[in-house]
Amino acid sequence: MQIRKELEEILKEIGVKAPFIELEVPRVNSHGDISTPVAMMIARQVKKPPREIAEQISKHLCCLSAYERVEVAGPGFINIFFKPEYLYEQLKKLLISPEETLRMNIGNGQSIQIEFVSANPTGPLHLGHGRGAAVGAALSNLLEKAGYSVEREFYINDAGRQVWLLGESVFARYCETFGVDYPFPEEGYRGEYIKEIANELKEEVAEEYINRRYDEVAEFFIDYGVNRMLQWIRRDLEEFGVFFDRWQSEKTLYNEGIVQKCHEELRKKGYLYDKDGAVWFRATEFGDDKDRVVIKSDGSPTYFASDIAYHWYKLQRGFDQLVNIWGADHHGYIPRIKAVIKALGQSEEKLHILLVQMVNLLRAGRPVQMSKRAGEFITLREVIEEVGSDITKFIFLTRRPDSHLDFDIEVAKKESSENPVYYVQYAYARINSIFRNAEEELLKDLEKSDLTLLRQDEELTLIKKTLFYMIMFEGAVRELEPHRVTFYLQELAKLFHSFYTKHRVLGNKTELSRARLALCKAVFMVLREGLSILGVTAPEKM
RNA sequence: GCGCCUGUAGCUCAGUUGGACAGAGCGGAGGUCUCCGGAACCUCAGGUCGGAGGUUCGAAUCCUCUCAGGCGCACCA
Repeated sequence: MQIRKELEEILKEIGVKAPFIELEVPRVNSHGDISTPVAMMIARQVKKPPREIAEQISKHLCCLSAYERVEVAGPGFINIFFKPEYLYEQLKKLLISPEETLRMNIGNGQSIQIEFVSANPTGPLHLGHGRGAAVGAALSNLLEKAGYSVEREFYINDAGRQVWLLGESVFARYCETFGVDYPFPEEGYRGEYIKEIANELKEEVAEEYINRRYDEVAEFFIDYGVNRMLQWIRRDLEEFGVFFDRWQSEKTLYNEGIVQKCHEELRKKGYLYDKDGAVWFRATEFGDDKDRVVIKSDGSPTYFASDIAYHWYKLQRGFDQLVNIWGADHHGYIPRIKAVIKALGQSEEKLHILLVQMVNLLRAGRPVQMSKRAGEFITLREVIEEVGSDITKFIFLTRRPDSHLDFDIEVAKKESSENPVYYVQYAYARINSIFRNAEEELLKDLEKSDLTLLRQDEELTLIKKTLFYMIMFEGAVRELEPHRVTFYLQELAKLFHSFYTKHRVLGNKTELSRARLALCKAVFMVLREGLSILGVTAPEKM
C-alpha cells in the first residue's frame, strides 16, 4: 500500500506540498477501492479548479501498474480501482510476512511514556479506573506495534494527606479490634477493606502499636496500608489483563531529592517566587489563569509540588513523547501542567493529555451509587467477575474515551451474549475450526497457493478489508485512538461471516480450497493482531 | 459567573486534521440452512445530526449565539 507515497511524488512534480494526504475507503463500490480528496484540498493553494488538478493527478496514477483505472468524480475526488493482481500480490505479502506488513513502523524507535490509571492507593479500583486501564493498555500496545518504544507507568500517590488518612483509618480499625477507642477520622476511609487490613495487622504485630499516638506510628500504618492496597490494585489489574513496566512512587520523588532539585531549577529560572508566606509557581507566564501554590504557608507541599517534579523527572528521563491518561474530572489541571512543561523549556507538544470520561455504573437502568469514603461501591473486580474482562474492555474500547459512558451491568451481560466481542471472537474461532478440519496437506505453504482463484465478490471485498487494516492502523496511531481498532475488527468479522456463509472453504477442488484457506489465514492474522492490541483474548474454540 | 466534555435512528454508539446520497450493533418486521461451528447470513422499516445564524465549491465536523446533561473552577488530592 504505497498510494500515499505515489501521490506525494506526483504532487511534488506538480510543485505542491500537501501536509497530509487523506485516503478514504469509500462506502460505495462505484467510488473506487480507495479515494482521496487531495485535489480539492490543494485547490485553493494552486488556484486551479479541483477537477482540473484531479485530472492531472489521475493521469500520472494511471500509468502505475497497480491500478485498473483511476476516475475523477464529483467535485474532484480521485477514485482508484485496484487490479485484482495487485490485491493478490499484497495478500501474498501479508501471508509471507504478517508482522512487517501489519506493524507499520511509524514511531521509528521514538520513546514514549504512557502514564495511566495512577489510582490513589487508598481504596480498590472502580470501573472508571478500569476504563483508563483499558484505554491506556490498548494505546500502549498500539504504539508499540507502530514501532515506538513504550513504557507503561503507574504513578503512586503515596505521599500527602490522602494516604495519611488511609493510615489513620487503618490505625483506628486496628485499635478497634482490641477494643481500644480511637476516634475514626472524619474524612477517613470507611470501607470494609480497611477492617481487613486491620485484622491482618492484629495477626502480625499483635498489640505492639496500641496506646500510641497516631502521628508517632503513622509511617508504619501508612506504609502497611499503601503496600496492601497496591498489592490489591496490581492483582486486579493483572486479572483485567493490564500490566505496567514501572511503578513510580511520589514519596520516592521526595526522598531522592527530585522534588527539591526541580524546584531549585525553577527558582533559578525565576518561575518560583514567595508571597504571603507561600511559594508560588508563575503559571500565568505560560497561559494558566492564575499562579499556583507549590508550598503552602504552613510549609507543607501541595500535590502540585510533586506533580511538577514528576513531569520534570519524566522529561529528564529523556522520553520523546509523554502521554497522560487522566480522568476527565482533572481537566482543569491541564493548563498548569502544560505551563510546567513550558517553564521547563520544553515544547508542550511533547505532552499529550488524554481525558477519559467518567463511567456511570447502572444495573438494569438504575444508578449504582458510588462513594469511596462511605465505602459503598462496586469495584472493578466485581464487575469483571460478573461481566468478564473481555466484554468489559470491549465496551470501553468501542467508545471514544471522551464520551460519557453509562455502563449497565445487565445490558453488558445481555448484549455480549448476542453480539459485540463474541461476534469478533467467533469469527476467529470459526477460522480455527476450519483449520482443524482441513487436512494437513492443504495447509502447507498457503502463501504459494493460487490466489487468483479468489474472484468472488465476497472474497475480493474481504481481501481489501484485510489490506486496509494498515490505513486504519495508521490513523489510530496518528490520533492516539485505539477504539478505531475495535470498529475495524467488527467490520472485518462481519465480512468474514458473510463470506463464510456463502462460500465453502473446504471440500472444493484442492487449489480453490487452498486459496480460500490462505484468505482465512490472512483474516486470522489480522484478527489476532487487532485483538492483541485491544488486550482481548483470541479463542481457538468457544 | 467562568472553563472543559457530551448531545447523531426507539436504545447503545461510530462517522478517518471539512468531502460524494448520514453508518453499525441492539431492539422491531420478514426471510436463509441437506454441507467447514446458527454465538451465523440476507432483506426491510427507522434520523430536519439538540436549536438558530455564519464561514465555503461543500458542514454532523470550523466560528458565534442558544438549550440540555455531565465535570471542573483551593495555600484539597
